[in-house]
Amino acid sequence: MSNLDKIFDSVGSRSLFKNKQILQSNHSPEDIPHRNKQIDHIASILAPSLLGQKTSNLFIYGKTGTGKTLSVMHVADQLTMRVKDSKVLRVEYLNCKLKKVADTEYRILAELIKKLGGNVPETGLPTGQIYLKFVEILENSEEKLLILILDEIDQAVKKISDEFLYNLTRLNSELSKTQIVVVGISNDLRFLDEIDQRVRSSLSEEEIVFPPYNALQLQDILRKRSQEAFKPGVVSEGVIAKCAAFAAREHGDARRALDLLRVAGEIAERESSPIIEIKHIDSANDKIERDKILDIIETQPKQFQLVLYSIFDLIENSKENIFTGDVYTYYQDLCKKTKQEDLTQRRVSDIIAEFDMLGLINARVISNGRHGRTREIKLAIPDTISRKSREILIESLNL
DNA sequence: GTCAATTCACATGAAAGAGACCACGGTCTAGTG
DNA sequence: CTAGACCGTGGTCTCTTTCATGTGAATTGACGA
Repeated sequence: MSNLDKIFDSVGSRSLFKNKQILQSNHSPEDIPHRNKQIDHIASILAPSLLGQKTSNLFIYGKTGTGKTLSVMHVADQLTMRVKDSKVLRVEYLNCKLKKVADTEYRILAELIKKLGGNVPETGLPTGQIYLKFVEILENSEEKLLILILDEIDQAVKKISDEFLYNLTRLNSELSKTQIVVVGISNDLRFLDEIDQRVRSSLSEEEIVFPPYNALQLQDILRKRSQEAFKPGVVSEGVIAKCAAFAAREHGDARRALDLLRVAGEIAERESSPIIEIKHIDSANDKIERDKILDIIETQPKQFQLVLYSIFDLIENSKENIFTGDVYTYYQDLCKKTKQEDLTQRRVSDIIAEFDMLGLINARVISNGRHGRTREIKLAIPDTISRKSREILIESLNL
């Protein structure tokens, strides 16, 4: 028997998982623990829609992994089940963060039209036309009410401007037969502060905040899911507690906790361990963190990689803090050496700011008085990972 | 020593251009009856 | 005559450049004690 055969054969028999799907983040469980209050609240706000009445617009906040989307979708599913074929209302969900699908005004509308059964080109038409088309479709649809769930709406507004939301909420006055209810979901708690007053008052007629899960609640969730996902006896109480503790530290992110458990399971499985041990959680945590960072780095555009490499190299070679100017000159040299076009400092400045946003570096704006203002740049990732990252960059840039 | 003005080295904003992608409508071409 | 190929125009979108303005404190230099 070949080596590969052994590997393949052992998969089924020794698997620790009963159903790995359960731990996937897109899995939606039957019941959602510790969110009854919020779910009831959402349901009570949206309930009049069953009669075809326009309800208040709803705005939902909460950090990632606090069950926002899950809860809203749960209510939405129940609503659609309730009305079934009676064409009273229709619920559409749209994640505004999905690249290339819904991250601009045009694309969001186009996507909605597509979901409502219309047909528009992906590009090429004036945005105004799309609005008209959207209105037209709504007017012709049989449903009286459209509940529009816009997930990660903060991302969209950041890119597009709040004009879009204003238009959307104002659309109701142009519509005679169908009304729109907007349910916005945002990860950013300060989101509403940043948008226009007019939009704000119309959009957030009702607000619900999803608090982070605490460690005990996380444990509860993990316990429930792991019972279904793993074979009996694989996961011990200590492991669950540890997972929950990790995730609680990360602002109570349940998704993170579940990922942790899943990856720990995979690692344990690969080591042919019959149970998940505490140490597997630790390595899972490392692995998740590491994969995330390396993935970000690998998928950056070339110019970004050049800038990033400059930063890594500078930090490696000088123990002192480095600044925007240093990075830019180093970067220019690098471009010259590799015969590539170099970008302006203005652009590089933005790129550095983006790396800060991504959490690869810490860039703090400081003023050195007479010696000007600049960004002080530090690495935000562990040494081991940055070394690995450099290798990746060297390879992908042919240095 | 004190205090306001100056000055640096960028940060941050706004606008606009380049180039890729695409739809639409009109015109041309070749194949058909 | 007509279907399909082939433009030109006009639109979006992303990445960039260009031009302009902003900014916080070390430094400077005038001033007064």
